[in-house]
Amino acid sequence: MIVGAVLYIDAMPPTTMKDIARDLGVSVVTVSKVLRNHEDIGDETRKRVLARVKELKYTPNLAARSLVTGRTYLVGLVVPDLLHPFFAQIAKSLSAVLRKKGYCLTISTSEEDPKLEEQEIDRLLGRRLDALIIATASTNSSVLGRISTAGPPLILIDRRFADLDANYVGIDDEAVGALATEHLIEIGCRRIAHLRGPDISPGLGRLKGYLNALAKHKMEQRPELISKPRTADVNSRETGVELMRQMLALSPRPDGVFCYNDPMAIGAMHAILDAGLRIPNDIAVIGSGNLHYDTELIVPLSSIDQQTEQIGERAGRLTLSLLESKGQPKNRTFILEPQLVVRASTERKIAGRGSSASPASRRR
Amino acid sequence: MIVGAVLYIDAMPPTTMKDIARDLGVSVVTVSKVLRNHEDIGDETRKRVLARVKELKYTPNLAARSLVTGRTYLVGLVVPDLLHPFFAQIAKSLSAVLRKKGYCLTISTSEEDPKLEEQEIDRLLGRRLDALIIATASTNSSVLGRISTAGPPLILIDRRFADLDANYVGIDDEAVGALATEHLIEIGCRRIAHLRGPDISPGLGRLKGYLNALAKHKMEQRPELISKPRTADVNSRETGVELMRQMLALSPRPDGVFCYNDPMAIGAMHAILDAGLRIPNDIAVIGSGNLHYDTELIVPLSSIDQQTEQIGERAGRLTLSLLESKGQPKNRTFILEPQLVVRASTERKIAGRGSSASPASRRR
DNA sequence: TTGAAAGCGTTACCAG
DNA sequence: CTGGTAACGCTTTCAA
Repeated sequence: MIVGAVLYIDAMPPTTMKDIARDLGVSVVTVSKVLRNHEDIGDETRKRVLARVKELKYTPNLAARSLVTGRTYLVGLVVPDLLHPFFAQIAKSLSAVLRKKGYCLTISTSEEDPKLEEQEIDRLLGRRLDALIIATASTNSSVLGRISTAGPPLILIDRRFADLDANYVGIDDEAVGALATEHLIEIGCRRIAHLRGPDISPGLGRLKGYLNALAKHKMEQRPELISKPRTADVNSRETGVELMRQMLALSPRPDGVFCYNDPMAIGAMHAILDAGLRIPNDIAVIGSGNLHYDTELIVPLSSIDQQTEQIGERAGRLTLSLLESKGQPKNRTFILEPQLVVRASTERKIAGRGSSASPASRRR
Repeated sequence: MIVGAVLYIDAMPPTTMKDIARDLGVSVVTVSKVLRNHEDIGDETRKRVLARVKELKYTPNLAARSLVTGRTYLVGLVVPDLLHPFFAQIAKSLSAVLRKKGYCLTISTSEEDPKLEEQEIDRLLGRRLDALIIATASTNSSVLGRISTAGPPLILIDRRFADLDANYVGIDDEAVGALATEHLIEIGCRRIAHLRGPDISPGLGRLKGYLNALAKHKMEQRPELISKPRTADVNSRETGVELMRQMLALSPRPDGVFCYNDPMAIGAMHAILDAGLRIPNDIAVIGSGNLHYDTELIVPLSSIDQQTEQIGERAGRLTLSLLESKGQPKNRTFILEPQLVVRASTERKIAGRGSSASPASRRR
């Protein structure tokens, strides 16, 4: 008997508006209006409908609704790598903002592969998303350009293209490079190396910031202290080890290094320590990203905070405003300011670890 | 003129099967069948349809399809925290498996809050997902029990309930506790502490494994060496610091500690180092999770690998088989075997860091 | 304030 | 092999 009952429940088709309408002797239209808070419904009717809705735990079939409204209440997010705390944090805060307004977030990863990214985008567009948010792995704007003219609202994060006018939320990458480099200059570094990122906007911006800072302080810029650009932002740690080894072979060697991101900086630190040198006394190291485990490393790592949480939030709010607004609004850009976080890897005055934490280094 | 063209494109309603059918002088049904690889379609017709589909970059409207098939090709994933590498990794590998079969993954976080989790589940169910995968934050099976009888296929990961018969993929938590504890015993620890996790299946299982290992080696189990259970799996690092401090106040103090997860172990290491003790010579530390940055810590951390990637993959394949199968298949359970990864925090024979890496410690 | 009718784009079911 | 017809569950429009 119990089995019978369970099977029955299971086979039962979900409640529809028709059921509710029939039960209450009103029309489907009336039910529909109540559910969308239409004005012109009698108080009495409204109450009865809502009561029945609650009783049956009714929720409207979104597929049916989408079909007629053309909106899916689904937002897509494409990131290069969900395992990277930077993108995981963005996904998290984005999802929190969107869900408050009833949107779901569907997340795809491109694995830093432009081909895979294009496939994913096409898959998502096939679902008729209401908006697409993307930290692109592409090296040119062609795919995204196509979407931005013929697709749903497009919001770029973290990476963008000079030749593509689109919604964008990201950090001021030149400021990242400048902040990091000036900090190294201030603690007394005279030969500052830069382990470059790939040839995408954050990599280029940070490089530019680095060069600007050197220029501003009238320091010579030496080509041999700048690593070759990478093809994509993968295996940063291993790349950091390798590139740093090359730098250590120089003579004279650098006394400070600014790395494109924290994983690279971690790799660089390994190379330095393995060479028997001290951080920061022989070589000071600074990264970018301010990952949550920077405090826990062999040498706690100075870094540039990228306001990750805020990027997600901003992008979320921008998306909502795009979805709420009628017509085609102008594209908007939000550039957030980075912040220097000093830890042991650039604290030259104070020796030892842990107890030397300055107020700034307490930030996560 | 250009503006006009752009607006035109933008206002253009997306292609439908009707358009293609009209263009080719065939019926909508024929087009539909071609797109779903139906047998009974002439070769010639099929070619023409496919050609036109490609020309127009047509993709079927999934909302319409869902409406009639009752399937959404959407799978939901609810995890306590996307920032935790364990869950991020699962999301990543899960998404990779599902997308190959055309499913999208929508991800929500519960922030370890059962109330929020229930809300999220209801939101997702409202979307008529094809399946729901969840690492639950609930402390009892009531909410999930409701779904498993009346909702879409339910797949539990990482955490489960003794009184709920459901699909489950996870690690053998007793083995985790036993492996870690026996390793500590083998390197000579005689007073082994355990920093407990919360009262959910992984926490309880690991505790049991710890107790079993002590019993097996005829070692006395001392209540004061086992921390109180936590309410939820949050702020593990801070908790680790605090609990370890309490353990250090004991006399005699422990000479080894098995921590519920790696963040807790990191906290514990801080407490130990701050007390002026050495790891592993005074106190050996082992965690669980084998996070990707365990190798980079102040003291590289021994840990138990939880086969995270495989959990995601298995859960993905299980989900697919549930979706593909007709009728209501029996619930299945997959228990994966954990693996010990030895690093400096338990390497007593060898002093120094880095170069002492054993083969095992090279794993990420 | 309410509701009847007409779709939305697709697939299922048969009949030809 | 092909296609007409009837859904699927909802919203929109417009008339009552």
